[in-house]
Amino acid sequence: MAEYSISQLAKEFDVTTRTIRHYEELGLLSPARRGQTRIYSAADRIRLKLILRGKRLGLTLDDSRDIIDMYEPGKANVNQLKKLIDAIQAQRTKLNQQLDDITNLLNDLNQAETDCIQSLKSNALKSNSLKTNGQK
Amino acid sequence: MAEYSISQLAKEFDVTTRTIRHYEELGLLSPARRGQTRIYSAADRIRLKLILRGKRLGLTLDDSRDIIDMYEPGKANVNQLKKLIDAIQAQRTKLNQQLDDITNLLNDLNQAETDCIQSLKSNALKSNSLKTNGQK
DNA sequence: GAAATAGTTTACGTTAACGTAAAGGTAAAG
DNA sequence: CTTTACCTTTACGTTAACGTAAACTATTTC
Repeated sequence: MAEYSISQLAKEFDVTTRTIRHYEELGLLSPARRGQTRIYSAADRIRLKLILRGKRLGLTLDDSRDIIDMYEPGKANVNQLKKLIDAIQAQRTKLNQQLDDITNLLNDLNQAETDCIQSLKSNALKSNSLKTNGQK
Repeated sequence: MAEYSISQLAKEFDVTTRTIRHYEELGLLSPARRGQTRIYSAADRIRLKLILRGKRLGLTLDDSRDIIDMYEPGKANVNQLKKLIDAIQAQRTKLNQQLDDITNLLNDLNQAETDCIQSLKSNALKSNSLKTNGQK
C-alpha cells in the first residue's frame, strides 16, 4: 500500500517532476489524486521504472507505452492480442540487433583501450628518452 | 581503393543523402571531393557504419563522434589519452547497464507473449462455448 | 502571520536530428 | 539540345522530450 509523492519519485529515479508530469501528459502514467495533488501507487512506480529502462534503450516514449501495455493483455481482444504478438516479435528482433551492437562496441572499446594504453607507454618512453633518465 | 557516391552509401545503409550530409555538417564525416562532388572512401564508409550502430544504441551523434575518435589514439597527447580511457570506461558502464536492461526486457517480452497466447486460448474457448460447436 | 516548502496549471522556449523545398550545376542519353 | 539523373548549397520547418518561467494554492514552521 505504498504511496509516493511526485518529488519522491523524481528523487528516487533522478528525473525532474516536469519529466514525470510529461509522461502523464503522454498517457504513460495516470496517478490517483488527493485533491489536486498526485498520489503515485507502487504500480505507478513500476511503470515509471519501465519507462526509464525503455529510455536507456533508446525507445521513444510511445514505444514504451506500447510495450508496457503488452504486460496486461487481459483487457485486449483477439485482434489486439495478435497485434501484440507481432509487436513483441518486432521488439525482440530489435533488441537482439542491439545486443549484437553492444557486444561489438564493447569489443571495440577494449581494443581502443589497449591501443590507448599502448600509446601512453610509447609516449612515456619518448619522454624518458628526452629527459635521458631511466626513472619510472 | 573503393569509392562510393553519397547515394550509394545512402542506399546501402537505408538513410537519406540529407542524413549523410548532416553527419558531415556535425564533423562526423569528411569525404574527399572531386570538384564539388563528395567521394567516400572505404574508411568513410566504416565511419558511417559506426555512426549508425551508435544510433541504434541510442547514442547522440556527438557521443558517436567521440567514440569513433577513440579508435585512433595515435594522434592524441597524454591528457587526451587519459580522458579517452575514462570515456571508454564510462561507455562500458553504460553499455553494461544496457545489456542488463535488454536481458530484462527480453524476459518480460517472453512473459508477455506467454500471457498473450494464454489469453488467446481462453478467448478461443469462450468463442467455442458460445458457438456451441467443437470444430477447429 | 510572514516565510519557506511542496504542490498545481498554462504556456512558451530549446535541442537534436533530420525533413523538405528552392534554386542551381554537370554529364550522359536520346 | 533538352530531358533525365545525380550532385550541390542554403535555409526554413518539424518532432520528441523535456526545460523554464509565471502565477497561483495549500501546509507547515518560526
